[in-house]
Amino acid sequence: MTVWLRPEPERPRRGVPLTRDRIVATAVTLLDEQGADGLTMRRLAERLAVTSTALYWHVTTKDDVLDLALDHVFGEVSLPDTSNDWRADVHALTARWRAVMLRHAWAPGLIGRPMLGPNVLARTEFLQAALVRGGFADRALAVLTRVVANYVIGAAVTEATAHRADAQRQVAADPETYPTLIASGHLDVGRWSDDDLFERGLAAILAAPQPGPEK
Amino acid sequence: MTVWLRPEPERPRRGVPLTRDRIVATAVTLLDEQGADGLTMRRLAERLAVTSTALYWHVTTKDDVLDLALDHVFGEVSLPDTSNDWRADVHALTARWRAVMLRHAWAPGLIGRPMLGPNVLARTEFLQAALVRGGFADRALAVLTRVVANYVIGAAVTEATAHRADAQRQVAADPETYPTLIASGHLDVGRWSDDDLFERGLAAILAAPQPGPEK
DNA sequence: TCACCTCCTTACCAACGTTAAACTGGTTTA
DNA sequence: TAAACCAGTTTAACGTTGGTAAGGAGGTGA
Repeated sequence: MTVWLRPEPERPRRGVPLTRDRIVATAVTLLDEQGADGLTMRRLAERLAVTSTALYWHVTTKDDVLDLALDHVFGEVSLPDTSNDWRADVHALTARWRAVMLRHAWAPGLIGRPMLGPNVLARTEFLQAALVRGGFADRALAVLTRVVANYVIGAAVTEATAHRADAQRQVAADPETYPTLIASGHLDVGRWSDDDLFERGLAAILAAPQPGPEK
Repeated sequence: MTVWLRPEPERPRRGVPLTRDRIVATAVTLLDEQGADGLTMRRLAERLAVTSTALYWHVTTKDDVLDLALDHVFGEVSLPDTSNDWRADVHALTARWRAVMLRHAWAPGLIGRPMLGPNVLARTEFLQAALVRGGFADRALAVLTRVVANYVIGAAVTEATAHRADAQRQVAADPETYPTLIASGHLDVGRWSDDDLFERGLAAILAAPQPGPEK
């Protein structure tokens, strides 16, 4: 059973209450400061002025903490007001989503673990609702939901790893194997703006299919 | 400096040679069998009939092993013969890419770490070359390369985590919060085929923009 | 024969996630 | 008012992990 289905224990009685919320919030700041490897149960406990074993009353495993932390930051993705322009809504949501993942650089690395937290689900709900407003239904809806979600996730992962000087050096060391990559400047740092590429890519995705209400 | 730029030590002289290749290959089978948590330096060494510390002669860190293993499986993605139909080429490549990631279920979870191995780069080169054949250049090329790559990566991650009974239970437990997700069956297991959704999504992506040679 | 280099082992360490059991103090019951 | 109880925390410890340091073992070149 996932964390999400297990009830949190009741409030405590004395001192500063150690709650699942405080644990998760502290975990997030620790992750922000030190990255994924920097989060250990002991360090987390230390920050909370508590023994590491105390954490296990509120959480059954370190993986729980990671799952909760990941979903927690997705809560930072504020849901846009829904407008008449479904494309604008999708754009606003995905742009914020991506921004959050880039702000918490450890998050893309944690994707790949089951993302079923309520915050993630709520954002997926919003996305799909916007597409429904755009006239998509049934299989076309399923397809586009996946395309958009995959694009955002992929973008976060890609951008977090792509711009490493190593990659460029490696490609440059062997120009005959990678003629296109070199010519296109695909790995160059300043050549294209990540923001710009993301925007245009999303626009292309949303422009393409238009089964629309006329379907 | 990444693994990729560090030279591998020379061949050994007696017994079955312990090489970086053997280490990586064994690591992959171990990962296939036991998942990401199942790979430890000791278990890996045991399989190779060697002390765990011996591994550190050929590899400087466990992360090295993971990076090498990840790139190794991407080597399984055979590069299609290039045809006259650039779309078919992109399709063939991405389909194989996705298939490999699904075959090695641990791989999507490892994405998020720097993917700069030669195998990954070679496949990216192929992808972008196909797009160039399709008439894309400059920024349009950069955009579409990202869109396609992000889509594949996102698909692998999504599909590896999406179909969990937990998610469905959670959504079903709270139908008023997720009306669209429920109506669309987005989390239902058998509702849509992953293969089918992937194909259609890719087709939509490749159909949409056509700056083509006429640009 | 001797020094040298490559590759592997023995011995060890600090840190980690996690468990078991004991304790602490407020709340409920008799 | 005392006894029983229980939520929440600590102390202690375990087994495992990634990694280092030092020391062979054996082949190669002088």
